[in-house]
Amino acid sequence: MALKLFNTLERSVQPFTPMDPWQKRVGMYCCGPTVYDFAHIGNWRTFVFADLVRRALEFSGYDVNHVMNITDVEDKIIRKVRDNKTTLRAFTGRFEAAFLEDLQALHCRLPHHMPRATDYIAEIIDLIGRLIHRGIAYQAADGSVYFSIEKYRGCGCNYGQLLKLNFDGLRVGERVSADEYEKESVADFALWKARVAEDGEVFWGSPFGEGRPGWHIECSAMSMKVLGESFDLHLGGEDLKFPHHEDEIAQSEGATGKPFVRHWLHGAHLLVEGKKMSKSLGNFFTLRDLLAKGFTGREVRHLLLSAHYRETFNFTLDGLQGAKSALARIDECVGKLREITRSAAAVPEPALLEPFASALEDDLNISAAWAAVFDWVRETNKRIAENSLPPLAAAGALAAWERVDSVLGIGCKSEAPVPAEIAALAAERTEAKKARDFQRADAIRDRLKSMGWVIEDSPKGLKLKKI
RNA sequence: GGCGGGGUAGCCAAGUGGUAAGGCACGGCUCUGCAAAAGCUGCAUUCGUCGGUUCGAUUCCGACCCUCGCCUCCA
Repeated sequence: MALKLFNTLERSVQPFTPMDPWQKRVGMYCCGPTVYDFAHIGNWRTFVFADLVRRALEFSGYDVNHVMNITDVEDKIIRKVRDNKTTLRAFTGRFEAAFLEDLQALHCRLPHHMPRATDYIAEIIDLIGRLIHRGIAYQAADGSVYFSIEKYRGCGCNYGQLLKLNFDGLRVGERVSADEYEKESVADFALWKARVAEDGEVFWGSPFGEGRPGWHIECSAMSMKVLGESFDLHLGGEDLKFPHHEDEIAQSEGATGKPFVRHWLHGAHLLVEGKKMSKSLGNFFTLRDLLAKGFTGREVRHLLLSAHYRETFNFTLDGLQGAKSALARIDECVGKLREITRSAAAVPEPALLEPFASALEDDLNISAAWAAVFDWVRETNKRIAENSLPPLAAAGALAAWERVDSVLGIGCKSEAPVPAEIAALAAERTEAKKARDFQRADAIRDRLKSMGWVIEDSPKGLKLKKI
């Protein structure tokens, strides 16, 4: 069975086939963060989704070239740079570093390329020049350069590929201040914004005068520079369909005359505690907020990966607690397998691998994939309890798990080393138990618990676990 | 107003024209001196409401109710 993915262009699930004649290399671009603040849990859903797509492609045997841009010049950034009396690079560098830290905390594989908009100004200018040359872009009286939807359509190009739009119904003036722009038509969008005093030091020289790129052009310029004028996959949050992605298509196809992207994927948003995330509701979380509550990146990752990417997902703290418990079950099972065998060098057990792979190939049916994992955990636990799992079978089970985890990216629980003080207390309890002084043994157990360590007795001896 | 998602157990969440995966929580049991965030096990006559098609509908069709998102800041 081959990988099938929803394609926003077709509005249906389609077999995924790369452009590469060898059917091996895949070019994939995901709209990355705008670095004006710490990324929130909603942003992370999209980036973890992108990581899942990339890992699923790799699982299917593709050689993925994964590109994620960093938007480091944009209205909000410029305003904050001005307010904080700092420089663009100093300001964005801080949030870019935080983003990378968080990305790794969530076990996301680092994209192969992470181009910054400000490092591609030349490519952006060149692309705008091509659009002007083809008569699709024009410079307005204010010096800004705009993309003309009308001219673009006049070339036989299709604007509105990702969703149905009714331009007559657009309510002009409600969300676009009409006096802000000197565009010929409301739907036109800025490619190059002419320098204004408020921009401070944030501007670049260009054939169209000093200024800075518009919001959409950077993604066209960077994706085509790194992946070519046509490439396989483009991802982003569902809100980016319009205008951002629609405009990317227009800019790119308008300039090259070639199809831009074959396959578009959009991740749905999430709610937090059933409501749209907002600072005033107190349900606005960054990853850092959740780590500060004692959760780990892998727990957050598990929760973000618990629902299908095209469904709105309700992120809750209770759910996160549940993710913690669910993960502990997997850890326990995998840990026991490792006690039986140190080796995963065996034929992966099909009982886990096959249902997992079919679920994944079916437009990333992650819920069914997790079901395959938990079914396997239960069966494996039974066999371990019955002592009917020889080392070779355990190695096959581990091999299957490692293959599956190459997609889920849950990894192993990091085993905290047991501090000497804790080990000493545990030994003291064992002595007390031997002496049948259960009162003292239980007191030590309670004390350990209050110190964050739980004792797990088993026929084979005692285990210490960090809570 | 235009366009598009959803409503499945206490919570989260898959799925199918043929009788409801999985996780969390909860109950029972096993292990245990007692326990455990350890293991097993139980847990929806029912899928928003009302009609229709069908031998059969949660699944298809229609109407309605509720809810969420996008419509030039947005993951």
